[in-house]
Amino acid sequence: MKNYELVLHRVEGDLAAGRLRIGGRLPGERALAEQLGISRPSVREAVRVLEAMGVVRTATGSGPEAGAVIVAEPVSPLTAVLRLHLATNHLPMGDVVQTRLLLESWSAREAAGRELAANELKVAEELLDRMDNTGLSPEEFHLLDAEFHVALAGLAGNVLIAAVMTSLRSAIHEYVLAAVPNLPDWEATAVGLRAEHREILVAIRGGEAERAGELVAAHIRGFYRAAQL
Amino acid sequence: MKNYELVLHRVEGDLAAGRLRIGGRLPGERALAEQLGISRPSVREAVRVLEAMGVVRTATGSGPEAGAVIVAEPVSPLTAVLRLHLATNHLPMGDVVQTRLLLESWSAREAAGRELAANELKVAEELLDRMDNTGLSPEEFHLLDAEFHVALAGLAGNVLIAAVMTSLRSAIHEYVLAAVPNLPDWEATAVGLRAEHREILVAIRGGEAERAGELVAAHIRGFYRAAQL
DNA sequence: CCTACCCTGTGGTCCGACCACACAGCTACA
DNA sequence: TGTAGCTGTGTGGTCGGACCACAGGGTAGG
Repeated sequence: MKNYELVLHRVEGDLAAGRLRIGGRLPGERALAEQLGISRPSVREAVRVLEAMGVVRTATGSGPEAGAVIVAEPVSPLTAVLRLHLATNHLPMGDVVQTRLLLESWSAREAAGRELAANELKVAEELLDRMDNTGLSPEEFHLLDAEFHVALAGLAGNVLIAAVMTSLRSAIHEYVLAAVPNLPDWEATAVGLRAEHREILVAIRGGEAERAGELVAAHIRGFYRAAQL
Repeated sequence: MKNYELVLHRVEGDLAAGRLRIGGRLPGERALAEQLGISRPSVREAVRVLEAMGVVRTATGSGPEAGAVIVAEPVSPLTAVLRLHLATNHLPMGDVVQTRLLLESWSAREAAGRELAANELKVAEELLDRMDNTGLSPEEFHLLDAEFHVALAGLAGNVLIAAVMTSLRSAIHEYVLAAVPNLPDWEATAVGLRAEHREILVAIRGGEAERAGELVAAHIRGFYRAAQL
């Protein structure tokens, strides 16, 4: 076993046993090295991996914010993995879109079937209000659009699916933007998207699960067809 | 920007531009350090991250297998991320099970709707044959079970969903095993699971998409209920 | 022609050092 | 006495250099 893996196993064990908790801190790199009988560079490689996995956040200096703080941030690593594997061209964009379709339509159905607090829907509504601004550039619009879709996924109450959705949107963001010029008429498309978003929200609020799911699926499929992706 | 991030961006750019391909190799750590004007330890930290992300595989020695070879292995990083975040207890097991339910029932429906080559189903059938061996321990049985479910997910033809499924199964493997003692009668449960597997495969082969999806969902829900997870 | 050796290049590991940073506590001044 | 500023200390960030183990390929010897 490589030395840096010692650190990974140690940390995973400490997490599982409750010796390390969110907000807690890893021992310093020098201390960890001494405890495990390895060198600081090996410890550093492990901390890098943990950072890439979204388990710790490192910062220099002193005080409670400094050092390697335990966090729970599954979104950034998922995004990074997706981005890198999209770059290798061994992860077809079609599969990503299909996954979006599945996760988002499920989320909409699930959200429609839940009792939602008023403020849960409020976030999504405010995003839609901001998207009504006709002065938005395609990039600004798309960022809000992504936030809206991610918010919908969050309404289903499944943190894993919400995290995957967030990562998917981040990973394909630039691909989608690059396809905007393919649209015959961006402004007309935006008008259509706005209306579809409102319909989706109405269906969710009304508890129409099947309709909400179908609207979301049609919404996504329609955009990708129009953008020829 | 931290120095090791220079390497990550460099590699991602080279992948996207086609300068790096699967099977290709990264420049040596010393060469990379010199090209980017940074030190070897910084390069090593980046290579570690890439390795953790499943983008490269490193090996010592010389020859075509040595060095940092570009691979496309999204499963191991996804598994690692899930494992670590399950360990933090900020990723509820219920959400993982729900995700399994969604992805697997979708895969079954999708697989039933596709034209499957004979050898695609053969792998799954052979797994079922091996599971008929009544001398299997719960652990051996469960490993074959996981392989069978992953094979089903693969039949849908979506590499992303198949990868996520594989990771989910790996990440929850030990949790499921730990729950086996909760079962009132392991042997009886195994008999039931075997029969359900056969039914699922029949439905897929027969193109009964809806039935295949429902059977899978019932199969998973039934097990988790019996194991009180 | 074949075998055994050595050379070379790879990652794996370590040491020791210095830097930048941020907070905490002390000190000197008003 | 209060406060502003300085300094100490511990953190991660980076570096250069060194040595090791490993695996393949070239070469010298049989």
